[in-house]
Amino acid sequence: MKLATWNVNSLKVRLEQLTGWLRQTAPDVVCLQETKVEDANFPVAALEAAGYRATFTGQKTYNGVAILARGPLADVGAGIPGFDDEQKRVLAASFGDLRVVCLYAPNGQSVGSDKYEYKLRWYGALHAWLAAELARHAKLAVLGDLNVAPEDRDVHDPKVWEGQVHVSAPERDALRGVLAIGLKDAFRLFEQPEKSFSWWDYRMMAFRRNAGLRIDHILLSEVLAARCSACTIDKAPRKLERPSDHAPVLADIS
DNA sequence: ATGGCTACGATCCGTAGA
Repeated sequence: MKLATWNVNSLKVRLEQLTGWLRQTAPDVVCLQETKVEDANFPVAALEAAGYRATFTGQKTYNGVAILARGPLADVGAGIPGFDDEQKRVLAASFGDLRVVCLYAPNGQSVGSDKYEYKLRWYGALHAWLAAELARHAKLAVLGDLNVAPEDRDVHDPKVWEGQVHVSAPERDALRGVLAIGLKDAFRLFEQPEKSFSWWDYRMMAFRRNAGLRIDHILLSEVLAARCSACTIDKAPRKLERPSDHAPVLADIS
């Protein structure tokens, strides 16, 4: 089984790229972020024609997450229970006995800003909730744009980024805390090329210079990690005309 | 080099992303 996560940066703009990629890659479960589409306008029919059921929670202009699967999705829940938030960033659903959590973590803007404080509060609430989810579901997969580069090797130029948002110590601690409940960074279960990233700025020809960050992640419970045979970043969609600034991340589970 | 793109909803620029 193939799991994937992709921040599409507008599902409306990227719909054809997405359906083409689904045809080529044939993932079983896909988590999408930054759909930027209200639920009433979600492209249910186009995705159904591509062979996918969808559950989604979105809003105009900002945020929005969705889970696609090659079969029915059950026990859908939007948001972090008990964490009041207008921003559509969190969606959970079950695909068979697999529990899937799709996340679009706050950006944080700059260290010390209100948005940074919100990011850390969001991570605190996420941590507590995921611990409960993991207690209920041994087969838990958490996928999404987590907006944190866990280590310096996940940053193209650690000196330039030192202390900045996405790499600051409190953010890395927050992500480590989430992993500490019993989740593995699937990408680091395997030998990987140096300078592997999942996001590149649109500006400054960042993709061509491979000036990126690894901020999109697949986190697997112990049971799933033991059955994970590969985790890769698919850079192909980032090379297309009018791409998302993020590349999809994929994991194979036996 | 502190900007540089891109998407969006609002106008002909501001907000946000990371």
